[in-house]
Amino acid sequence: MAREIPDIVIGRLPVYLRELTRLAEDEGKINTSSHELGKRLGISSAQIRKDLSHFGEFGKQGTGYHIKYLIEQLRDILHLTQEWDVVLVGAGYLGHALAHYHGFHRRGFRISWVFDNDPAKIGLKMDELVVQDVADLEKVVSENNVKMAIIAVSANQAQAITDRLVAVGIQSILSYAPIHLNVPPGVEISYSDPVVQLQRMTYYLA
Amino acid sequence: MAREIPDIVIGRLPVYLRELTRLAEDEGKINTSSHELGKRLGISSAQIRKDLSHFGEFGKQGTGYHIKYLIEQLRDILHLTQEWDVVLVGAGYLGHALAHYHGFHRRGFRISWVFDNDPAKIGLKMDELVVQDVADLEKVVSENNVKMAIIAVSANQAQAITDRLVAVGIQSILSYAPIHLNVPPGVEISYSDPVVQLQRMTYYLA
DNA sequence: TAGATTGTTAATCGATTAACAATC
DNA sequence: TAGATTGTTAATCGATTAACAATC
Repeated sequence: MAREIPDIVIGRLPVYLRELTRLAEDEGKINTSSHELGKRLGISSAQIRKDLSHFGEFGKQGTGYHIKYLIEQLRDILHLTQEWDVVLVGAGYLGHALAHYHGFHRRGFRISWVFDNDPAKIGLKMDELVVQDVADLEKVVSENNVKMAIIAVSANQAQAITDRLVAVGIQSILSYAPIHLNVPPGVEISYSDPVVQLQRMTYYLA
Repeated sequence: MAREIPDIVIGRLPVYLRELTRLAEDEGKINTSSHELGKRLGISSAQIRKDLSHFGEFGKQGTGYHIKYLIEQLRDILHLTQEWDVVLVGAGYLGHALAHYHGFHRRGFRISWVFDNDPAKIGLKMDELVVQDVADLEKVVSENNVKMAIIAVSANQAQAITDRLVAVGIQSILSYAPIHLNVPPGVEISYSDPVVQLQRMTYYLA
């Protein structure tokens, strides 16, 4: 089992999980099928079954999948049975928005610290959290064995922050800085740059 | 030319453009090569040359690419020679962050209107803009022939807003709502859900 | 010139889909 | 039982890479 699962498959699992949760919690459904799920997500049913088959057999012929069970299995596969502490670097407008976002907890994450290098921001309260001096970043990450970080600093500072995070053991980074970041092998990185996303779409505009 | 360019190729062009801009503006370089660009982005040089070859010949043997020229060509291909008006729906913390983000203008976009349905938010100023009543959404989009939108509302409201946007001619949507949106063919959609991105990475965490 | 690098072809690699036996 | 749907195989489709002639 699980010899070498393609990254593209892993990337779809959270989307399946999200839609299944919606089916269960918002619509009160008990069972679903690869066909129904695929139709809702614009993905072929064959692909969904193939993706899941990398990890085991979760359905029943004739009746499909028990949603709650499949959700449990996906949470297991994605290591979401624990809550992950996340360190947030950058307390600007975006950091502010992330710190106040209440959608993390329900889905397995908790922003537990916020850092900034601006003396005017250090000490400010952000929805339960207090902005800390980025000088203490290494100390907090090592002492708490933090593995995940979100970067919401300017492009100029992003690589330096990344290097510091990686040096003290961060293994997963979600970066909102509009720049490609260099990380050593074994460190996962995910980007979110609204402009890159918009620019992809303007190609299709007349 | 340009018979049917794969979407995955289009998606890389903004990243090339971003890095080329960095090379030119921040590092003052004049020329580059597919090898150098690829090394900086973690992409093979062959892939970069192949991607570009879909659109023409932009380099010279022996010397590579003139950066400013290639930037111009990419801007042309991606339809970034004009500035695109974008309508932002949702004036919560995230909408606030987007409205204040100054990185749009330089790269081809301008958030020109912000809407919300909360009477407490309507009328608030957000960096040049005033939050408008979402009841006027259709009027503004049609009268100004807007083609692009950013959705920063809750999951509950996102599909309804999408339907309204599409009905009045929006063709590209960047959505921050944690939900899959259904749109008719011809409408491009791009998602940003931090939790989906984090969940993909926890798979790789011990 | 010699070295470097392009654009392109063909080969390889990987992902998606169609189809169906198994079975609930 | 009859209908539905799984998990899986094989075929198809598409994307990436290696290699190199052309040429700056």
